[in-house]
Formats: sequence, C-alpha cells, structure tokens
Amino acid sequence: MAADQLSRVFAALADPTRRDMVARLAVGDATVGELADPYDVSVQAVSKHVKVLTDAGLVSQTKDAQRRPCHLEAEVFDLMTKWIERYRQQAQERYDRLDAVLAEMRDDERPTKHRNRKQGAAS
Amino acid sequence: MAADQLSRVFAALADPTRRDMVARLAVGDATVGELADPYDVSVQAVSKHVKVLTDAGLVSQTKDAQRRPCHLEAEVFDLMTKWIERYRQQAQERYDRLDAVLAEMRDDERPTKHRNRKQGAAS
DNA sequence: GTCGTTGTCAACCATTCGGTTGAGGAGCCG
DNA sequence: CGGCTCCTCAACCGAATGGTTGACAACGAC
Repeated sequence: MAADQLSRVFAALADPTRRDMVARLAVGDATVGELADPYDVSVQAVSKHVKVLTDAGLVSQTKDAQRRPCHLEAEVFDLMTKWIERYRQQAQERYDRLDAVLAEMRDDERPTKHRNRKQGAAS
Repeated sequence: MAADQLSRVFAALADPTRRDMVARLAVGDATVGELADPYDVSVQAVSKHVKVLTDAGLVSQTKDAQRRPCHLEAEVFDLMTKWIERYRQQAQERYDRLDAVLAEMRDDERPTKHRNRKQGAAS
C-alpha cells in the first residue's frame, strides 16, 4: 500500500476524475451524488474515488441525513507544496549554479571525454 | 493510460522510491546505476522508475558512453504548483468567508425537498 | 409501517504497476 | 577481437486499481 500520506495524496491526484472532483469541491461542498452527476460512471465508483480522496486527507465527509457532503481540506495541499518547493528550489539552484560549474570544468580539462564522472555526490 | 502530463507527474511522485530519487537528483545528476545504489532492488526496476519519471517530464537523460546521467527538470514542478495553488486558494478562500454567503446565494434553487443542504451545487 | 433516495460494502473482472529474471545492445578497455 | 560495464527490453508474476453489478443499511417522505 502507499503507506505514507504524501504517497496517498499524489496517488489520489494522479487520477483526472479525482482531480476534477477536487476542482469541483474547491467551488463548494457537494454530496456524493452531486459529485457523481457529471460523470457517466456509477455512484459506487464515485464513492470509491471519494474514499481515496478522504484517505489521502484531501476531503472530509460529514453526515446530512442519507447524504454525505464532501468538503475539501486545504491543509494537505500545503504538504505537497512544501515537498515540491523543496526540491524544485534545489534543482533550480543547482541549475543556476551550472554555469559556474561548467566553466570550471571547461577550464579544468580538455575534451578527453569523461575522466571522472560524477558530480552526483555533491554535498 | 493516464494520458495527460499532470496525471503522469502525480502518478510518478506517488511512489516513495521515485520521490526519493527526485530528492537525490535535486542534489545533482546521477546515472541509473548511482540511482540504483541505495536501494536493494534490481537495476532494471530502477531503470523502469527512471522511465516513469522521464515520461512525466520530471527527469531528462543524456548519453555519456554507456551511462545515462539523469537530470532533474525543474519546470514540471511549476505545473504541479500551479494546479495545487489554484484549488488550494479557492478552498481557502471559501473556507475563510464561511458558508453563510454562499448558502444565501444558493437559497433560491432548492429542489422541492430538503432545502437544508449546504452550497453543494456548482453551476 | 412501507417506499424511494442516498450511499457504502462485497464480489468480481480487466488493466496497470512494481518487482523479478533473462537476453542483448552499446560502449570502453586490454 | 573478446570481455566487462551500464543500461534497456521482454516476459512473467502478484498485488493494487478502477470499473462493474448486486445487496443492504440509513434515513426522510408518505
């Protein structure tokens, strides 16, 4: 199983239908039936999708008679954003520094092809 | 198949191993073998992971003799961030100004029964 | 109470996924 | 050339996924 929350969140959003549901829920809460409406799949399938979103912490459900209004939880988005930003920044940084590194390498060696690969082990 | 890029990106990052690889690549480029090193899985499995990341646009590979140095592509992160931010903001907004306003706006639609429900409808 | 609505659970099916092993292509080195 | 390294492709396997249908619990409406 996906185990950790981040995995569950990403997995949940990997499905276009579920992303679409999130988009809809961003506008306002909706019951399972309302969520199911735009799609030609069965209500059970939608119920499953909602469960996936709920397990991921993206959605919470309350009770309203037989209905189960779904509410979008904004906090989990921060979890993703944090992860993404972290590595995006590192990658960007590294990219920005690339010129310097390349210049140095260029200066250091002539095109003897590879001699000492691996800039991989940085820091 | 997942079809669109956003789906592929999210699906790619849904796997902890692949997220880990991204984390590693954020530090610096690495060959497939170097990527495989920390894990107890076969090189072929890692190669598959790299392919998934590549198909998602998160990673690019170049040629260096037999090696295939992997490079993290920062741009795709923006695609995700954009999507996330969009709906996070909507959800947050909606949360901030509470249901009262929307419930009022929506009070007129009320289909014959149960008027009690929240602001479920989206156009 | 009975009926209709709403949603979930369970079982099943086809496909996908992450892993394996085996084969082999590409490229350096001796 | 032959051998070694690095990596990918192909086939296979078990588990998870997304969908279906059928049953049924919960609840309001009559």
